[in-house]
Amino acid sequence: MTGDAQISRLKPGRRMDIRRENERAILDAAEKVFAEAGFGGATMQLIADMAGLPKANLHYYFATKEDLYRRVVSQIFEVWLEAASSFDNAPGPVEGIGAYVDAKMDISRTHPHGSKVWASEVMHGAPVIQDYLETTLRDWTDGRIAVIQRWIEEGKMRPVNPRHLLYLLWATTQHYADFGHQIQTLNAGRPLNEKQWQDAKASVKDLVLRGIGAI
Amino acid sequence: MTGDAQISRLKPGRRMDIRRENERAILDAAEKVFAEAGFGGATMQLIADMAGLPKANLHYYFATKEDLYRRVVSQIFEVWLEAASSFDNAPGPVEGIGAYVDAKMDISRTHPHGSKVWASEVMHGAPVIQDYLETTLRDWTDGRIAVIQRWIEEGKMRPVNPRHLLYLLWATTQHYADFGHQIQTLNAGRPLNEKQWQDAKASVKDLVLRGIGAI
DNA sequence: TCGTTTCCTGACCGTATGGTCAAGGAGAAG
DNA sequence: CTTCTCCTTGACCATACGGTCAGGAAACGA
Repeated sequence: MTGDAQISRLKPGRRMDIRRENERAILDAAEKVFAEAGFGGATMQLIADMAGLPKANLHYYFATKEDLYRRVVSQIFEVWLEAASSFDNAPGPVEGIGAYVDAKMDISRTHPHGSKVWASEVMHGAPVIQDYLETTLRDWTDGRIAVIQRWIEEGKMRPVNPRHLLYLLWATTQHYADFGHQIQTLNAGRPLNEKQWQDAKASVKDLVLRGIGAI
Repeated sequence: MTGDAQISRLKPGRRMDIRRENERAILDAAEKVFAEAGFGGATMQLIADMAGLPKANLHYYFATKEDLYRRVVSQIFEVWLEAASSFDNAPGPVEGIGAYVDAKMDISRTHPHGSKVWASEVMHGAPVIQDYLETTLRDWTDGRIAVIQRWIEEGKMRPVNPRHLLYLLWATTQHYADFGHQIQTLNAGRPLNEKQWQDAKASVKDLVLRGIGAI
Protein backbone atom coordinates (compact mmCIF):
# COMPACT_ATOMS: atom_id res chain seq x y z
CA MET A 1 0.00 0.00 0.00
CA THR A 2 1.47 3.34 -0.90
CA GLY A 3 -1.50 5.07 0.73
CA ASP A 4 -2.16 8.83 0.76
CA ALA A 5 -4.42 8.53 -2.25
CA GLN A 6 -5.82 12.03 -1.94
CA ILE A 7 -2.70 13.82 -0.89
CA SER A 8 -0.60 12.14 -3.51
CA ARG A 9 -3.19 13.28 -6.07
CA LEU A 10 -2.78 16.86 -4.98
CA LYS A 11 0.98 16.71 -4.90
CA PRO A 12 2.07 13.67 -6.86
CA GLY A 13 5.64 14.80 -7.00
CA ARG A 14 6.96 17.85 -8.70
CA ARG A 15 9.28 15.77 -10.83
CA MET A 16 6.43 13.82 -12.34
CA ASP A 17 4.61 17.03 -13.20
CA ILE A 18 7.63 18.49 -14.92
CA ARG A 19 8.15 15.36 -16.97
CA ARG A 20 4.52 15.10 -17.91
CA GLU A 21 4.19 18.74 -18.87
CA ASN A 22 7.34 18.80 -20.94
CA GLU A 23 6.53 15.59 -22.74
CA ARG A 24 3.08 16.96 -23.50
CA ALA A 25 4.47 20.25 -24.80
CA ILE A 26 6.98 18.44 -26.97
CA LEU A 27 4.44 15.98 -28.36
CA ASP A 28 1.98 18.75 -29.18
CA ALA A 29 4.63 20.79 -30.93
CA ALA A 30 5.94 17.73 -32.73
CA GLU A 31 2.51 16.76 -33.98
CA LYS A 32 2.03 20.18 -35.50
CA VAL A 33 5.48 20.41 -37.04
CA PHE A 34 5.43 16.86 -38.44
CA ALA A 35 2.01 17.56 -39.94
CA GLU A 36 3.06 20.81 -41.53
CA ALA A 37 6.49 19.81 -42.77
CA GLY A 38 6.51 16.03 -42.97
CA PHE A 39 9.03 13.84 -41.20
CA GLY A 40 11.90 14.84 -43.44
CA GLY A 41 11.03 18.52 -43.44
CA ALA A 42 10.55 18.76 -39.71
CA THR A 43 13.56 19.80 -37.65
CA MET A 44 14.18 19.19 -33.98
CA GLN A 45 15.08 22.86 -33.66
CA LEU A 46 11.67 23.92 -34.95
CA ILE A 47 9.88 21.55 -32.62
CA ALA A 48 12.00 22.78 -29.73
CA ASP A 49 11.22 26.41 -30.50
CA MET A 50 7.51 25.69 -30.73
CA ALA A 51 7.61 23.79 -27.44
CA GLY A 52 9.57 26.60 -25.83
CA LEU A 53 12.51 24.41 -24.87
CA PRO A 54 16.16 24.19 -25.92
CA LYS A 55 16.82 21.54 -28.50
CA ALA A 56 19.05 19.51 -26.22
CA ASN A 57 16.13 19.14 -23.86
CA LEU A 58 14.11 17.32 -26.50
CA HIS A 59 16.79 14.70 -26.68
CA TYR A 60 16.62 14.28 -22.94
CA TYR A 61 13.00 13.18 -23.19
CA PHE A 62 13.09 11.56 -26.62
CA ALA A 63 16.30 9.90 -27.67
CA THR A 64 15.91 10.42 -31.41
CA LYS A 65 13.71 12.19 -33.92
CA GLU A 66 12.28 8.83 -34.90
CA ASP A 67 11.34 7.99 -31.32
CA LEU A 68 9.46 11.25 -31.04
CA TYR A 69 7.74 10.65 -34.36
CA ARG A 70 6.76 7.15 -33.39
CA ARG A 71 5.09 8.46 -30.23
CA VAL A 72 3.14 11.05 -32.22
CA VAL A 73 1.84 8.47 -34.66
CA SER A 74 0.77 5.98 -31.98
CA GLN A 75 -1.07 8.77 -30.24
CA ILE A 76 -3.34 9.38 -33.23
CA PHE A 77 -3.96 5.74 -33.80
CA GLU A 78 -5.26 5.43 -30.25
CA VAL A 79 -7.63 8.34 -30.73
CA TRP A 80 -9.07 6.69 -33.81
CA LEU A 81 -9.42 3.33 -32.15
CA GLU A 82 -11.37 4.97 -29.37
CA ALA A 83 -13.74 6.55 -31.88
CA ALA A 84 -14.12 3.22 -33.59
CA SER A 85 -16.08 1.95 -30.63
CA SER A 86 -18.98 4.01 -31.97
CA PHE A 87 -19.39 1.16 -34.38
CA ASP A 88 -19.97 -1.45 -31.75
CA ASN A 89 -23.09 -2.11 -29.76
CA ALA A 90 -25.14 -0.45 -32.47
CA PRO A 91 -28.40 -2.15 -33.42
CA GLY A 92 -27.99 -1.31 -37.08
CA PRO A 93 -26.15 0.73 -39.71
CA VAL A 94 -28.10 3.91 -39.11
CA GLU A 95 -26.87 4.15 -35.55
CA GLY A 96 -23.50 2.45 -36.02
CA ILE A 97 -22.28 4.10 -39.18
CA GLY A 98 -23.98 7.35 -38.27
CA ALA A 99 -22.14 7.52 -34.97
CA TYR A 100 -18.88 6.47 -36.61
CA VAL A 101 -19.10 9.24 -39.18
CA ASP A 102 -19.89 11.76 -36.45
CA ALA A 103 -16.96 10.59 -34.36
CA LYS A 104 -14.48 10.60 -37.21
CA MET A 105 -15.60 13.99 -38.48
CA ASP A 106 -15.20 15.38 -34.98
CA ILE A 107 -11.68 14.01 -34.81
CA SER A 108 -10.86 15.55 -38.18
CA ARG A 109 -11.95 18.85 -36.72
CA THR A 110 -10.19 18.56 -33.37
CA HIS A 111 -7.09 16.59 -34.39
CA PRO A 112 -6.28 17.71 -37.92
CA HIS A 113 -2.54 17.52 -37.34
CA GLY A 114 -2.63 13.95 -36.15
CA SER A 115 -4.64 12.89 -39.15
CA LYS A 116 -2.10 14.46 -41.48
CA VAL A 117 0.81 12.77 -39.77
CA TRP A 118 -0.93 9.44 -40.16
CA ALA A 119 -1.70 10.09 -43.81
CA SER A 120 1.88 11.12 -44.46
CA GLU A 121 3.18 8.03 -42.72
CA VAL A 122 0.97 5.70 -44.76
CA MET A 123 1.77 7.50 -48.00
CA HIS A 124 5.47 6.97 -47.39
CA GLY A 125 4.92 3.24 -47.01
CA ALA A 126 4.26 3.15 -43.26
CA PRO A 127 7.92 2.64 -42.32
CA VAL A 128 7.26 2.90 -38.59
CA ILE A 129 3.70 1.64 -38.20
CA GLN A 130 3.62 -1.32 -40.54
CA ASP A 131 3.05 -3.62 -37.55
CA TYR A 132 -0.02 -1.61 -36.50
CA LEU A 133 -1.47 -2.02 -39.96
CA GLU A 134 -0.84 -5.75 -39.98
CA THR A 135 -2.21 -6.44 -36.52
CA THR A 136 -4.52 -3.96 -34.86
CA LEU A 137 -5.91 -2.31 -37.97
CA ARG A 138 -6.38 -5.58 -39.82
CA ASP A 139 -8.18 -7.15 -36.87
CA TRP A 140 -10.37 -4.12 -36.38
CA THR A 141 -11.25 -4.04 -40.08
CA ASP A 142 -12.12 -7.72 -40.18
CA GLY A 143 -14.34 -7.29 -37.14
CA ARG A 144 -16.24 -4.36 -38.65
CA ILE A 145 -16.64 -6.16 -41.95
CA ALA A 146 -18.27 -9.02 -40.06
CA VAL A 147 -20.66 -6.59 -38.41
CA ILE A 148 -21.61 -5.02 -41.73
CA GLN A 149 -22.02 -8.46 -43.27
CA ARG A 150 -24.42 -9.34 -40.48
CA TRP A 151 -26.44 -6.20 -41.04
CA ILE A 152 -26.73 -7.11 -44.68
CA GLU A 153 -27.89 -10.62 -43.87
CA GLU A 154 -30.43 -9.20 -41.46
CA GLY A 155 -31.78 -7.04 -44.26
CA LYS A 156 -30.85 -3.81 -42.53
CA MET A 157 -28.96 -2.52 -45.55
CA ARG A 158 -28.30 -3.33 -49.17
CA PRO A 159 -25.58 -5.79 -50.07
CA VAL A 160 -22.49 -3.67 -50.64
CA ASN A 161 -18.83 -4.62 -50.42
CA PRO A 162 -18.10 -3.81 -46.76
CA ARG A 163 -14.41 -3.23 -47.37
CA HIS A 164 -14.98 -0.53 -49.96
CA LEU A 165 -17.63 1.01 -47.75
CA LEU A 166 -15.08 1.30 -44.96
CA TYR A 167 -12.54 2.84 -47.33
CA LEU A 168 -15.09 5.40 -48.44
CA LEU A 169 -15.81 6.28 -44.82
CA TRP A 170 -12.14 6.62 -43.91
CA ALA A 171 -11.33 8.59 -47.02
CA THR A 172 -14.19 11.01 -46.73
CA THR A 173 -13.98 11.75 -43.02
CA GLN A 174 -10.22 12.15 -43.03
CA HIS A 175 -10.37 14.31 -46.14
CA TYR A 176 -11.77 17.12 -44.00
CA ALA A 177 -8.55 17.05 -41.97
CA ASP A 178 -5.92 16.08 -44.52
CA PHE A 179 -7.23 18.39 -47.24
CA GLY A 180 -8.46 21.02 -44.80
CA HIS A 181 -6.32 23.64 -46.46
CA GLN A 182 -7.87 22.96 -49.86
CA ILE A 183 -11.36 23.00 -48.38
CA GLN A 184 -10.60 26.27 -46.64
CA THR A 185 -9.30 27.80 -49.85
CA LEU A 186 -12.47 26.76 -51.67
CA ASN A 187 -14.45 28.28 -48.81
CA ALA A 188 -13.29 31.83 -49.56
CA GLY A 189 -10.18 31.24 -47.48
CA ARG A 190 -12.09 30.77 -44.24
CA PRO A 191 -12.21 27.62 -42.10
CA LEU A 192 -15.58 25.89 -42.04
CA ASN A 193 -17.80 27.42 -39.39
CA GLU A 194 -20.01 25.52 -36.99
CA LYS A 195 -22.95 25.42 -39.38
CA GLN A 196 -20.80 24.27 -42.26
CA TRP A 197 -19.35 21.45 -40.19
CA GLN A 198 -22.82 20.32 -39.25
CA ASP A 199 -23.75 20.46 -42.91
CA ALA A 200 -20.71 18.40 -43.83
CA LYS A 201 -21.48 15.74 -41.25
CA ALA A 202 -25.14 15.59 -42.27
CA SER A 203 -24.26 15.45 -45.96
CA VAL A 204 -21.79 12.61 -45.53
CA LYS A 205 -24.12 10.61 -43.31
CA ASP A 206 -27.03 11.19 -45.66
CA LEU A 207 -25.06 10.18 -48.74
CA VAL A 208 -23.65 7.07 -47.14
CA LEU A 209 -26.79 5.85 -45.40
CA ARG A 210 -28.81 6.35 -48.58
CA GLY A 211 -26.06 4.73 -50.57
CA ILE A 212 -26.25 1.57 -48.52
CA GLY A 213 -30.03 1.66 -48.48
CA ALA A 214 -30.28 2.01 -44.72
CA ILE A 215 -32.68 4.94 -44.93
CA MET B 1 3.07 25.31 -91.68
CA THR B 2 6.54 24.27 -90.63
CA GLY B 3 6.39 21.44 -93.15
CA ASP B 4 8.25 18.13 -93.07
CA ALA B 5 5.78 16.77 -90.56
CA GLN B 6 6.91 13.19 -90.94
CA ILE B 7 10.61 13.73 -91.31
CA SER B 8 10.81 16.22 -88.48
CA ARG B 9 9.03 13.64 -86.32
CA LEU B 10 11.65 11.07 -87.12
CA LYS B 11 14.64 13.27 -86.57
CA PRO B 12 13.67 16.55 -84.95
CA GLY B 13 17.17 17.24 -83.84
CA ARG B 14 19.27 15.08 -81.62
CA ARG B 15 19.65 17.83 -79.05
CA MET B 16 15.94 18.15 -78.60
CA ASP B 17 15.67 14.42 -78.06
CA ILE B 18 18.36 14.42 -75.43
CA ARG B 19 16.73 17.25 -73.58
CA ARG B 20 13.28 15.73 -73.75
CA GLU B 21 14.43 12.30 -72.67
CA ASN B 22 16.48 13.56 -69.77
CA GLU B 23 13.77 15.87 -68.53
CA ARG B 24 11.31 12.99 -68.74
CA ALA B 25 13.63 10.63 -66.85
CA ILE B 26 14.24 13.24 -64.17
CA LEU B 27 10.56 14.11 -63.78
CA ASP B 28 9.56 10.47 -63.52
CA ALA B 29 12.23 9.76 -60.94
CA ALA B 30 11.36 12.93 -59.04
CA GLU B 31 7.67 12.07 -58.94
CA LYS B 32 8.43 8.73 -57.38
CA VAL B 33 10.97 10.02 -54.88
CA PHE B 34 8.88 13.00 -53.82
CA ALA B 35 5.90 10.68 -53.33
CA GLU B 36 7.83 8.17 -51.28
CA ALA B 37 9.88 10.55 -49.16
CA GLY B 38 8.07 13.88 -49.21
CA PHE B 39 9.66 17.12 -50.32
CA GLY B 40 11.85 17.39 -47.26
CA GLY B 41 12.88 13.76 -47.27
CA ALA B 42 13.66 13.62 -50.97
CA THR B 43 17.26 14.25 -51.97
CA MET B 44 18.58 15.35 -55.32
CA GLN B 45 21.13 12.55 -55.11
CA LEU B 46 18.39 9.93 -54.82
CA ILE B 47 16.47 11.39 -57.74
CA ALA B 48 19.64 11.51 -59.78
CA ASP B 49 20.48 7.89 -59.03
CA MET B 50 16.97 6.80 -59.93
CA ALA B 51 17.12 8.76 -63.17
CA GLY B 52 20.55 7.34 -63.93
CA LEU B 53 22.27 10.71 -64.13
CA PRO B 54 24.88 12.51 -62.07
CA LYS B 55 23.45 14.96 -59.60
CA ALA B 56 25.05 17.96 -61.25
CA ASN B 57 23.13 17.12 -64.38
CA LEU B 58 19.80 17.58 -62.59
CA HIS B 59 20.77 21.13 -61.82
CA TYR B 60 21.51 21.72 -65.44
CA TYR B 61 17.90 20.98 -66.37
CA PHE B 62 16.21 22.18 -63.19
CA ALA B 63 17.83 25.03 -61.35
CA THR B 64 16.65 24.10 -57.87
CA LYS B 65 14.91 21.33 -56.00
CA GLU B 66 11.85 23.55 -55.72
CA ASP B 67 11.73 24.13 -59.47
CA LEU B 68 11.76 20.41 -60.06
CA TYR B 69 9.09 19.88 -57.44
CA ARG B 70 6.90 22.58 -58.94
CA ARG B 71 7.04 20.89 -62.33
CA VAL B 72 6.05 17.56 -60.82
CA VAL B 73 3.05 19.04 -59.06
CA SER B 74 1.78 20.92 -62.11
CA GLN B 75 2.03 17.74 -64.12
CA ILE B 76 -0.44 15.91 -61.89
CA PHE B 77 -2.83 18.77 -61.81
CA GLU B 78 -3.02 18.69 -65.58
CA VAL B 79 -3.77 14.99 -65.61
CA TRP B 80 -6.64 15.53 -63.22
CA LEU B 81 -8.04 18.44 -65.16
CA GLU B 82 -8.10 16.31 -68.25
CA ALA B 83 -10.05 13.60 -66.44
CA ALA B 84 -12.43 16.22 -65.18
CA SER B 85 -13.81 16.64 -68.66
CA SER B 86 -15.64 13.35 -68.07
CA PHE B 87 -18.01 15.47 -66.09
CA ASP B 88 -18.99 17.69 -68.96
CA ASN B 89 -21.32 16.96 -71.83
CA ALA B 90 -23.04 14.33 -69.72
CA PRO B 91 -26.83 14.21 -69.87
CA GLY B 92 -27.16 13.38 -66.19
CA PRO B 93 -25.41 12.27 -63.00
CA VAL B 94 -25.38 8.59 -63.88
CA GLU B 95 -23.21 9.22 -66.92
CA GLY B 96 -21.34 12.29 -65.64
CA ILE B 97 -20.46 11.18 -62.14
CA GLY B 98 -20.09 7.59 -63.26
CA ALA B 99 -17.50 8.55 -65.85
CA TYR B 100 -15.77 10.89 -63.42
CA VAL B 101 -15.38 8.15 -60.82
CA ASP B 102 -14.07 5.78 -63.46
CA ALA B 103 -11.58 8.34 -64.70
CA LYS B 104 -10.32 9.29 -61.26
CA MET B 105 -10.04 5.69 -60.14
CA ASP B 106 -8.03 4.91 -63.25
CA ILE B 107 -5.69 7.78 -62.48
CA SER B 108 -5.26 6.55 -58.92
CA ARG B 109 -4.19 3.26 -60.38
CA THR B 110 -1.89 4.59 -63.09
CA HIS B 111 -0.53 7.71 -61.36
CA PRO B 112 -0.35 6.83 -57.66
CA HIS B 113 2.84 8.80 -57.14
CA GLY B 114 1.44 12.00 -58.56
CA SER B 115 -1.62 11.76 -56.37
CA LYS B 116 0.56 11.39 -53.30
CA VAL B 117 2.69 14.37 -54.19
CA TRP B 118 -0.43 16.47 -54.59
CA ALA B 119 -1.82 15.25 -51.27
CA SER B 120 1.44 15.97 -49.54
CA GLU B 121 1.59 19.43 -51.04
CA VAL B 122 -1.93 20.30 -49.91
CA MET B 123 -1.37 18.85 -46.45
CA HIS B 124 1.63 21.09 -45.99
CA GLY B 125 -0.44 24.15 -46.79
CA ALA B 126 0.04 24.20 -50.56
CA PRO B 127 3.13 26.42 -50.44
CA VAL B 128 3.79 26.17 -54.16
CA ILE B 129 0.35 25.65 -55.67
CA GLN B 130 -1.79 28.04 -53.69
CA ASP B 131 -2.48 30.01 -56.85
CA TYR B 132 -3.79 26.90 -58.63
CA LEU B 133 -6.21 26.30 -55.78
CA GLU B 134 -7.44 29.87 -55.85
CA THR B 135 -7.90 30.10 -59.61
CA THR B 136 -8.17 26.95 -61.69
CA LEU B 137 -9.46 24.61 -59.00
CA ARG B 138 -11.92 27.14 -57.62
CA ASP B 139 -13.31 27.88 -61.07
CA TRP B 140 -13.56 24.22 -61.95
CA THR B 141 -15.33 23.47 -58.68
CA ASP B 142 -17.82 26.28 -59.11
CA GLY B 143 -18.59 25.07 -62.62
CA ARG B 144 -19.22 21.50 -61.52
CA ILE B 145 -21.36 22.66 -58.62
CA ALA B 146 -23.52 24.53 -61.11
CA VAL B 147 -23.90 21.39 -63.21
CA ILE B 148 -24.91 19.32 -60.19
CA GLN B 149 -27.31 22.04 -59.11
CA ARG B 150 -28.93 21.90 -62.53
CA TRP B 151 -29.30 18.13 -62.36
CA ILE B 152 -31.01 18.53 -59.02
CA GLU B 153 -33.40 21.13 -60.39
CA GLU B 154 -34.16 18.85 -63.32
CA GLY B 155 -35.07 16.12 -60.87
CA LYS B 156 -32.28 13.84 -62.02
CA MET B 157 -30.97 13.39 -58.49
CA ARG B 158 -31.87 14.14 -54.90
CA PRO B 159 -31.01 17.53 -53.46
CA VAL B 160 -27.62 17.07 -51.86
CA ASN B 161 -24.94 19.62 -51.07
CA PRO B 162 -22.89 19.53 -54.29
CA ARG B 163 -19.73 20.70 -52.58
CA HIS B 164 -19.68 17.89 -50.07
CA LEU B 165 -20.52 15.45 -52.83
CA LEU B 166 -17.45 16.59 -54.73
CA TYR B 167 -15.30 16.27 -51.62
CA LEU B 168 -16.53 12.73 -51.12
CA LEU B 169 -15.67 11.91 -54.72
CA TRP B 170 -12.19 13.39 -54.49
CA ALA B 171 -11.50 11.81 -51.13
CA THR B 172 -12.66 8.35 -52.07
CA THR B 173 -11.07 8.08 -55.48
CA GLN B 174 -7.73 9.50 -54.36
CA HIS B 175 -7.76 7.29 -51.27
CA TYR B 176 -6.98 4.32 -53.50
CA ALA B 177 -3.74 6.04 -54.52
CA ASP B 178 -2.75 7.94 -51.39
CA PHE B 179 -3.54 5.09 -49.00
CA GLY B 180 -2.64 2.39 -51.47
CA HIS B 181 -0.10 0.95 -49.09
CA GLN B 182 -2.69 0.58 -46.35
CA ILE B 183 -5.15 -1.00 -48.76
CA GLN B 184 -2.48 -3.38 -49.96
CA THR B 185 -1.61 -4.36 -46.40
CA LEU B 186 -5.27 -5.07 -45.67
CA ASN B 187 -5.37 -7.12 -48.87
CA ALA B 188 -2.96 -9.76 -47.55
CA GLY B 189 -0.03 -7.62 -48.66
CA ARG B 190 -0.90 -7.86 -52.34
CA PRO B 191 -1.86 -5.01 -54.65
CA LEU B 192 -5.46 -5.06 -55.83
CA ASN B 193 -5.81 -7.25 -58.89
CA GLU B 194 -7.85 -6.42 -61.96
CA LYS B 195 -11.04 -7.91 -60.56
CA GLN B 196 -10.63 -6.09 -57.25
CA TRP B 197 -10.14 -2.79 -59.03
CA GLN B 198 -13.29 -3.35 -61.02
CA ASP B 199 -15.07 -4.19 -57.78
CA ALA B 200 -13.77 -1.02 -56.17
CA LYS B 201 -14.92 1.15 -59.06
CA ALA B 202 -18.32 -0.51 -59.16
CA SER B 203 -18.73 -0.23 -55.39
CA VAL B 204 -17.89 3.45 -55.31
CA LYS B 205 -20.12 4.27 -58.24
CA ASP B 206 -22.96 2.23 -56.81
CA LEU B 207 -22.69 3.80 -53.36
CA VAL B 208 -22.51 7.33 -54.73
CA LEU B 209 -25.20 7.05 -57.38
CA ARG B 210 -27.57 5.41 -54.91
CA GLY B 211 -26.61 7.99 -52.31
CA ILE B 212 -27.66 10.83 -54.57
CA GLY B 213 -30.77 8.98 -55.71
CA ALA B 214 -29.73 8.83 -59.34
CA ILE B 215 -30.39 5.10 -59.62
C1' DT C 1 22.25 20.11 5.95
C1' DC C 2 24.03 16.81 2.80
C1' DG C 3 24.02 13.39 -0.76
C1' DT C 4 21.54 11.60 -4.68
C1' DT C 5 18.78 11.65 -8.48
C1' DT C 6 16.65 14.05 -12.08
C1' DC C 7 16.47 17.86 -15.08
C1' DC C 8 18.55 21.57 -17.96
C1' DT C 9 21.40 23.64 -21.61
C1' DG C 10 25.28 25.99 -24.32
C1' DA C 11 28.74 24.45 -26.98
C1' DC C 12 30.30 21.24 -29.94
C1' DC C 13 30.84 17.43 -33.79
C1' DG C 14 30.37 14.55 -37.93
C1' DT C 15 27.66 14.11 -41.73
C1' DA C 16 24.66 14.84 -45.55
C1' DT C 17 22.54 18.07 -48.43
C1' DG C 18 21.49 21.67 -52.03
C1' DG C 19 23.91 24.05 -54.97
C1' DT C 20 28.27 25.79 -57.77
C1' DC C 21 31.89 25.69 -61.04
C1' DA C 22 35.33 24.97 -64.36
C1' DA C 23 36.97 22.00 -67.63
C1' DG C 24 36.00 18.82 -71.06
C1' DG C 25 32.94 16.12 -74.55
C1' DA C 26 29.50 15.72 -78.18
C1' DG C 27 26.27 17.74 -81.97
C1' DA C 28 25.32 21.10 -85.21
C1' DA C 29 26.69 24.62 -88.82
C1' DG C 30 29.87 26.53 -92.25
C1' DC D 1 38.57 20.82 -90.06
C1' DT D 2 36.86 24.85 -87.33
C1' DT D 3 33.86 27.09 -84.54
C1' DC D 4 30.04 27.55 -81.70
C1' DT D 5 26.58 25.94 -78.74
C1' DC D 6 24.79 22.74 -75.75
C1' DC D 7 25.50 18.96 -72.69
C1' DT D 8 28.11 16.36 -68.94
C1' DT D 9 30.35 15.70 -64.62
C1' DG D 10 33.82 15.20 -60.69
C1' DA D 11 35.25 18.02 -57.26
C1' DC D 12 34.16 21.35 -54.21
C1' DC D 13 31.68 24.57 -50.71
C1' DA D 14 28.76 26.55 -47.16
C1' DT D 15 25.13 25.37 -44.43
C1' DA D 16 22.03 23.03 -41.55
C1' DC D 17 20.84 19.11 -39.29
C1' DG D 18 20.59 15.19 -35.78
C1' DG D 19 22.80 13.98 -32.02
C1' DT D 20 26.39 14.26 -27.93
C1' DC D 21 28.36 15.76 -23.73
C1' DA D 22 30.00 17.90 -19.66
C1' DG D 23 28.90 20.60 -16.13
C1' DG D 24 25.61 22.98 -13.47
C1' DA D 25 20.80 23.75 -11.34
C1' DA D 26 16.87 22.17 -9.10
C1' DA D 27 14.11 18.79 -6.70
C1' DC D 28 13.99 15.08 -3.46
C1' DG D 29 14.96 11.96 0.58
C1' DA D 30 17.11 11.35 5.04
